Amino acid sequence: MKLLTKTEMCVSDICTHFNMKQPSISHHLNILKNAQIVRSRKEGKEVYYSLNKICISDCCSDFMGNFKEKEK
Amino acid sequence: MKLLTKTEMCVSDICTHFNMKQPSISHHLNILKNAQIVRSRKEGKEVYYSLNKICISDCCSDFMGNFKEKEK
DNA sequence: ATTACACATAGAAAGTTGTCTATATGAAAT
DNA sequence: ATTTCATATAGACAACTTTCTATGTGTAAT
Repeated sequence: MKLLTKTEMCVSDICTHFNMKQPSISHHLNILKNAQIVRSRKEGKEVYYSLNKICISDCCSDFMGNFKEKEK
Repeated sequence: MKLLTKTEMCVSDICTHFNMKQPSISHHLNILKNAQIVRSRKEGKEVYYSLNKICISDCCSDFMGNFKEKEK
């Protein structure tokens, strides 16, 4: 997730970064995509993944809301 | 975590709530304590656990910071 | 001192997740 | 049409997590 904060990346670039095999990375990306944390865009042979920042931000705000001190 | 937002609770109360055995609950609480997500307070035979709300809130803010859109 | 209670710790078993290899699919280049 | 390349899918295996039972430890009540 953090890797994608700066720019979108294609699968093989992400593989290189983590030094992991391509199917492992695809698997993780698929999970993140199902959770709507990332989006994907196909361009020729490559698939570019990018962060859905709004989703993360909203989700995190909601979560944090549970732990706010109550105002009196 | 959410259960403890309203009030501190002792181990056996938490067990009842989740319908899980006491050692399982103790195990989870120990993990949360190591992560400084909860604190504990001993009172007679009971141990009361409470949320460390500041920790959660700070941690979540930090996390969210990674995903803010850059201002130009 | 003994017993009862609340919780912690240890260790085993089952369930889940993460990684890999092998293979399939689909696009681009020849 | 064939080949090559980037990615996806399937399935196996190992690592990690979650839960349990059994047992240990410390406090309170008798």
